[in-house]
Amino acid sequence: MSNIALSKYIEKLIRRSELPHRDREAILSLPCREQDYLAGDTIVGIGAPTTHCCFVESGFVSRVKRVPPDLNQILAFHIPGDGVDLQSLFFTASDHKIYANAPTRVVWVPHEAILELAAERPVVANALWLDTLADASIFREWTVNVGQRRAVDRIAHLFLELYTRLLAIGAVHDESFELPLTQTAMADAVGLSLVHLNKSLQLLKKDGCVQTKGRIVILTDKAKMIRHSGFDSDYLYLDGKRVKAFSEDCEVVSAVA
Amino acid sequence: MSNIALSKYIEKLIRRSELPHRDREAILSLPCREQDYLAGDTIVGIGAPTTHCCFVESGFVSRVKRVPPDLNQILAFHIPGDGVDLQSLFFTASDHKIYANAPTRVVWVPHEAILELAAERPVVANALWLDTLADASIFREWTVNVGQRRAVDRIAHLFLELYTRLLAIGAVHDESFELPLTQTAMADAVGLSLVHLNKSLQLLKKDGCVQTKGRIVILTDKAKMIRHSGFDSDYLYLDGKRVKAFSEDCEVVSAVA
DNA sequence: CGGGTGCTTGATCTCTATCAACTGGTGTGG
DNA sequence: CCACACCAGTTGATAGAGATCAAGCACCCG
Repeated sequence: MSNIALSKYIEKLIRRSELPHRDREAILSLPCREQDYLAGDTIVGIGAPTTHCCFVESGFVSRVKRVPPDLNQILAFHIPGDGVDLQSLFFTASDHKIYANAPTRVVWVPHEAILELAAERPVVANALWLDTLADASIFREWTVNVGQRRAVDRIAHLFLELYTRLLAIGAVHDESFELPLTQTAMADAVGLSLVHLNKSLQLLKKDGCVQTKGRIVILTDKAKMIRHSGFDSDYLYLDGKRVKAFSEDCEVVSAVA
Repeated sequence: MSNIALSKYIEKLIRRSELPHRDREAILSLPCREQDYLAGDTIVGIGAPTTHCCFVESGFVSRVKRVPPDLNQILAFHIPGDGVDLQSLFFTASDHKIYANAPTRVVWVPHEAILELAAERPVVANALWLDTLADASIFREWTVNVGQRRAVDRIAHLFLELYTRLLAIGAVHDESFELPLTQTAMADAVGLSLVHLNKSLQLLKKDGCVQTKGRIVILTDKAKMIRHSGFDSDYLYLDGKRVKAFSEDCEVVSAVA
């Protein structure tokens, strides 16, 4: 089967909330089509009609909004197992660009297929909806990051977020992970200029918090980074700790209906 | 009937997408309970269990995240007709505070009732989901605002957003609207210090863009504000222009199922 | 009347942006 | 194989935006 991406997505969902076997099967049997991208490739352009949404199988993806004349704000990063365009499930066109930061494989699923599935299976609908709400929670924390924290802490917070999310999908080894981002991209993510990001990142290194080897990032003093940046992983909703159980209720309801 | 808030919420939904009569009725017959707040009152505290979500009937509401030691980032404003806590529909506790900026009346609806309704009526589920996605779109634009724009433009952008949203609910008269915010709150919304917000706001006034009379804001040169801040109301998804029609599909599906 | 809150102002300092130049690696074409 | 361009990263100097500090004013309310 070609739906590794959807399997990974299901794994993400069930880390957070129960998902009965037949609902998983239903997701896995969604019609889909694989596609590969190279670093720098645009996956969804601004204004492009949004008829499909994609799930990341491997690689690294950014969503970025352009501000004339020449500013870019990265809104989110997506790693394997993430659903990328559920955010525009009900919109006709994308208002921001989605592109690959590294060689990336995604799987495309038509919106109608997802909506039909959601209409048939309230449990799936809730799981997907919940996933978009978790994404929204991350957007909010990014607003806080960019709006309130100083440069070094912004970077630390971003690294801790990526560390935590990559840890959940098994992509962290010995406190180190691959981060296929140029410093320009990092700067756009945390709302800093390239030069200032570079210098602040060096401060983080001098402070013993971070090491880099090529595109590998090693968090050598997570505790300090957490302390200074005020990072608290709750907003990521990676597990079920702060998530309501809904599958039972929905089973009952859909059985009644 | 006491569900003026829900009527206003339905009006908001149908500005964006079709909602058959019986679905409207179903929303209107949700169990609910009114509550009034004074300016400054906390509506939902940090860590409070989220069992209900509320809809604003009148007044003005903020959601704010605190950053130790003493920083606050306002994440969103809510005006009459908005649903406030759909964002935590599936979460057990609130990770940020929600409070009233002015005397405010809301209507509380239990989460289970909403989830049951959504499970029974895919059209309603979609409309609510869409509403949370529209909110998420606003979160993203706020990230851009605090991350990329300069002080004066941030304020202009915020004013234009509120102008546009208030216009949609008929709360704008002669380019003026009531904005029951202290300058401290405005500063927390756009990621500026109080002092700098004050001075930047005065620049906006001197530039002929804005006038204030007490808590009334008058946009005297919207065109200039739009030009400088790059405001484009599309991200608000106030009408159906960029929203997919989904009610027919869902009708069919739910009839089949 | 006193005290609180919200707004305003000026001086100063810090952080971040901008400008400009240089390095090192990579890839390409002659 | 070298010359060249190009990109990512780095560095230093300078400028500007925004934060902080401190004080004072206006208003409302008990």
